[in-house]
Amino acid sequence: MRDPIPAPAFRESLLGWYAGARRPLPWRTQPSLYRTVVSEFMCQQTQVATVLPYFAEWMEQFPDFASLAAAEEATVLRAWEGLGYYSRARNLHRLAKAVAAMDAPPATAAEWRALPGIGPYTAAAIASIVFGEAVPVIDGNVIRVLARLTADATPFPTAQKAQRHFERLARDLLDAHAPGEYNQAMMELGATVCVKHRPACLLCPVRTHCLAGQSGRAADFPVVPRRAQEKVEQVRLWIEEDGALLLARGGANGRLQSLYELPLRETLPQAVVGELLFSGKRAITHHLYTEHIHRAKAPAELTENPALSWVPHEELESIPLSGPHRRWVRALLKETADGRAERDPFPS
DNA sequence: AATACGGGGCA
DNA sequence: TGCCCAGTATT
Repeated sequence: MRDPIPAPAFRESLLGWYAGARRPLPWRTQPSLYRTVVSEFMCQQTQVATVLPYFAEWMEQFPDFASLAAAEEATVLRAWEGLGYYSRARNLHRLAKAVAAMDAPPATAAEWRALPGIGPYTAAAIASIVFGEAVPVIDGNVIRVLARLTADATPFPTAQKAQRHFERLARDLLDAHAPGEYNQAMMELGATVCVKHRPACLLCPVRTHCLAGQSGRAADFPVVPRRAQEKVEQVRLWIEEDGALLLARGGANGRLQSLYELPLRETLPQAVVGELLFSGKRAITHHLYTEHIHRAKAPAELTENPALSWVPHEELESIPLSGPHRRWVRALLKETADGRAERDPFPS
């Protein structure tokens, strides 16, 4: 058994570094409960740099719980469009309605945990950052930092296993007097210094406590077995009629729920499929989709599929589409309006 | 306990 | 191209 990390010295080094190194993120420079909640939802599985423009636009459109609660779901999804993991947007919308209906928002991690879209990480983040509750957050950054501090080569096939593995250590190291600052400092360290590739160990404020860093092997931790990507080919249909485009809305349980996309060929078995207009790639978790968009003609009688609907051109910008389909629809719309120009509508 | 869920960024 | 990112809900 190795010597435990001396928690007081560790906290002092970490918090001293964080005070001078923290990025001036908008939810830090102008903090509030609502802004913290929105930032945590947006940052789930999404890099901060990607979140920033969405966060700014979101705050313009939905400045507080009440305005978000009052919005239509389609409007909410449209604002989230391009961020991915759209269940986050639907859950955040439901959460806003729940909070708006309360006398006062919850103030403990356990209460927040019961709200939609709030798991162990987000409950701990909100409770510690906003309400000063002494609960540690264990996200991807923290797992990486702790695995390197202890040079722990345990393989973690899932993040859940890693969270359980490090729960005790995370609690022991947490600064109970400044849990919000401490938690953000750990994540900031993982995001800016203790990064996955080529960590900056020479600049690390806790390098004297780090077993992996001192032996020059930080990049070897944590050990995460990888999963192969599966390739899938799909044909989607471009069907225009009377200035409207035929789109399909995501199913009740499937992915891209309540977002619109170009309909799959299987959705319209009777359609007459014509020329190939465009092929594009998109990744969804461990699937790599290649989608081939063909011009097509609708069958004389449309199937009674309630997920299908004709969307007039002028309404396309106000409905939620998936990110790739937004780009493809815009380009193809311009292309067909130009009478099918010769040039490539999708310059790389 | 495993699996599904998006899309962008980077080496 | 493959891997990662301030995770959660569902089966």
